[in-house]
Amino acid sequence: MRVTREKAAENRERIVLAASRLFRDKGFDGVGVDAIMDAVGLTHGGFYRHFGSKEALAEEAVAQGLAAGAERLAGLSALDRFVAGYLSPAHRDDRSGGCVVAALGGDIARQGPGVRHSLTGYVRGQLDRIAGRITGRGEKARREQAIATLAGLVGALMLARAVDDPELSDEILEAGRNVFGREQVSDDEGQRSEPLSRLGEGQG
Amino acid sequence: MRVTREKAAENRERIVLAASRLFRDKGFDGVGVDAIMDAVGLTHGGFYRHFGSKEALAEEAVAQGLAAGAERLAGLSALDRFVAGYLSPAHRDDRSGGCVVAALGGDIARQGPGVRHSLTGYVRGQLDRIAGRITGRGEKARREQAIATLAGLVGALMLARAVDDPELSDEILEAGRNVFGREQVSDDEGQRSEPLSRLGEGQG
DNA sequence: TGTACATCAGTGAACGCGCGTTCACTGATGTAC
DNA sequence: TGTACATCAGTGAACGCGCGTTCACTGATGTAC
Repeated sequence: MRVTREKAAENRERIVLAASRLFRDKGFDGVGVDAIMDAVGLTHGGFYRHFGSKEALAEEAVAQGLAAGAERLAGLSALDRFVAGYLSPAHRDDRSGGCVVAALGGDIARQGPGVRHSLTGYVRGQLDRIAGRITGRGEKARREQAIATLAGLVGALMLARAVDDPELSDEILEAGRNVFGREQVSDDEGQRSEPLSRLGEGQG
Repeated sequence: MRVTREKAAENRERIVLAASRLFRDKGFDGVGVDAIMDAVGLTHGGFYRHFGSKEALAEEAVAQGLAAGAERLAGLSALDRFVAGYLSPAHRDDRSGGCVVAALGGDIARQGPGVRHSLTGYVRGQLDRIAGRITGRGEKARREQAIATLAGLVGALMLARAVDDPELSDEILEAGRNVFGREQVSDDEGQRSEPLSRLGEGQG
């Protein structure tokens, strides 16, 4: 049953893609090696010709998903368009094909060093890309706003997916789009922060 | 080996608390019934005198953790103090005792209806509490800002935990504190939003 | 170009372990009188 | 209050299933001549 080198390479790639989608949908522990191989149309025994372990596959699958997410932002020059897509009902309803961070969330922090390192690179890249699309005053303010935007996007998508009330879910997405989608031009951020930069003096 | 009714009730409570912490630390699938009972000093066989299944315990454990989180915000009248605590290195480093949403994140959306319903109630409550501590112009603007703040807090904590570079992690927390901690007095939010309320017209 | 042999991607059965759950049993607690 | 019995929280062994991994095997591909 040996197959062509090219066919084998293609199979390997298809395994990574299927795993990437299945992990996002059901979580790392929610998908077995056999389910992944099934999805590709192979039997589970052959899995170990391609990967040393399920964890090794998880590393590649996460890296693949993160790269796809980075490309999605890199391909758009306007930040608000990215935000609108990220916080769309379509993205919320497509966990398999969507943002890896929002889908696997807290589990990533529990994964091995490889996965966490991929994620760190992804975060750095997205922050740069977002900051580059913000027309804020100072560099520091743009950077802060980029971090807040990335965090807000991930958090809003996660909440919109976790909540069991469709109306509340839609409301979360819309609020996220409104607040984070317009930050790209919030060039008063730097000014606004000055009189309030010392925390701990809030109302009441 | 029968124990007092009170002792049994206390044991039950301790099981929920231990499970709540362990689940947050290692995820739902990362902790077995035996590990939970071990943590309480009992043997795993007795578990089913208290709970119908591991999933039933998960529901209670999540509800318990969410209630604790809600109380933490309810006890503070100043939002920036809550934000400073939420996005503190101490909270980042204490997954077991910290925010359930940030710890279990995407997994919650994959849990049963009970867990998701608890979470929905929690989100509603936190949004009300946050909105009540924002002195923005209109009610709609306060509500939007509350949603963005809750999402930003959860997302920032998750990212700070997932990233493998301590400096970047600290930077994420600090940026989150700066941006979300001062939103309580951003009463220009409503004004700022008007000229930019139509999305899709961003720069380049 | 053709032939003989080695390689190795994929198959499917099997292994071993962990984990959720069950169960017979224990003995202290709770209750009926 | 005291006694006899029922209850039931907790114990520890066992079950059964799923899942990650291994392995002998197959047969088409790749290679050496």
